[in-house]
Amino acid sequence: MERTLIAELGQHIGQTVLIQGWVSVRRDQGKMVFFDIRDRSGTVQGVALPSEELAIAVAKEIRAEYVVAMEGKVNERPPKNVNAGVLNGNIELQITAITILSKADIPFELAAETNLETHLDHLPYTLRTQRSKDIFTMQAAILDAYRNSLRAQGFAEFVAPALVGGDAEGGAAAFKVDYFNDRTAYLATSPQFYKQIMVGAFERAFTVAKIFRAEKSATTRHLSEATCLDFEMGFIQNQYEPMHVLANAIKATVMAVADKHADIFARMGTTVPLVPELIPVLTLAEAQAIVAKEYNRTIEDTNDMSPEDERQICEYIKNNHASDFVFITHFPTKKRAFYTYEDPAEAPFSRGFDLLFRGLEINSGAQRIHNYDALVARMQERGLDPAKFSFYLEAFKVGMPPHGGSSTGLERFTARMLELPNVKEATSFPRDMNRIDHLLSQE
RNA sequence: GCGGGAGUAGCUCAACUGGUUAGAGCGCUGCCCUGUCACGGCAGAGGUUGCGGGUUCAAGUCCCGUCUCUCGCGCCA
Repeated sequence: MERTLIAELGQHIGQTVLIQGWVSVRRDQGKMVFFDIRDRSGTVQGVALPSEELAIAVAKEIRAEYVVAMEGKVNERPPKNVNAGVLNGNIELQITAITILSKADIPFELAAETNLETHLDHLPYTLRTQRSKDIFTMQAAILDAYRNSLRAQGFAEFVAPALVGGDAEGGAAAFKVDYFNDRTAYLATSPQFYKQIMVGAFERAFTVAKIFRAEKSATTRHLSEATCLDFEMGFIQNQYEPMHVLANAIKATVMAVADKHADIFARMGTTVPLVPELIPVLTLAEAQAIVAKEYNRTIEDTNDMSPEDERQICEYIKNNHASDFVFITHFPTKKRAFYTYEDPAEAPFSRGFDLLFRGLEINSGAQRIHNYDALVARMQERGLDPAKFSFYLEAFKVGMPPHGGSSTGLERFTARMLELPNVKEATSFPRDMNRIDHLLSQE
């Protein structure tokens, strides 16, 4: 018999069907046994009646999370047993035969409350929770919407390398890799150079890339391996053009997930983010002045936003401008990456920007230096050896338009979208200083 | 890396100032139950209190060391 998806059982009332799935719950009544069986499409109640002796015998052996195939007849429930408002609440499967496809030995109930550590230690199991499935369904929807928006805005997707020949940015700590012939390679900390190079080919390019950071950070927002949504575009006047492209992508993403996944926002107990037609833009100085005044405090570092500054400016913007997003511009050039453009008329401020979402920086971008000589001069100012960047610099030698772009942290975006307290929960298999699953089991 | 909090049953937690045999809920095992849907009832098993050392008549509780988790800061996306 061909398998029927559980969500489609309502179309088979009175018929004999085969379903396959996991047993969520067994309710043993003695002479008769009830089950909740779930597959990818939904859940249904099955009942093994005393008259079905073979089915009852197998039913007694079954425990939670057993993988089963069940044959039976789809019955309408008597009115008093209808479970209103629930998928398949009006029907049940009267089981005639059960095959156990796989037994299960579970560490705890799937519905159990777990600490983050327990959850992460048992991911092969805990990824089955509705909460986890909701989080990663949301993440996939974000990826999809972001890609669609950039394509619609004329960007070409490319695949960036994860193995790179140098600790590119200098700042972020990179993982070293033993390469051929006793040479050292690194895991990419950013696709930055490659997307800039791609501007020379496609003018507008984007990538979804894995990045690796060896920073010894233990926070709710850091990972050793993360995913970034990067784009870069040529022929811009200033940083406001990539900010506009980003804002379009953000708006399209929020609209898409609000449309497709209202149920997830409801189950997670959060709300669809507020995105106004124009996302507010503040300079660093303006943002810090607001925070200092509204929260009656002194700003310690006027060169960058502290986590507290970020949380407070977001709260202020939400309350006063009905936006969960805010752009921050005009950071001092010295605090930004070496390739960040500075207009002499605007010194000492750069054309970099950050996008904050619900209290957290989820994106960073800028107009970049496109002039070869200027880029080499900036490297020398920063103590970088241009000879080591010859591959990257060739893109500028052979003619590069004024350009800029930005990079969004996918896990951070997902975490703030659903207001998850820790970004690790928004990562299907997170790596941090002490967690990299197979190494963990070897100890 | 620095600072705060924490580590007790499979899971989530309790155990006041050190003081009988370290408890609860859920789960698990067995028995009972023909309409349950987080089923219910009865009985039961399950612990080197992260690890190592110390103080004390007595340590889950106090001290030292160590490992891990977690939150904040630094740094960053």
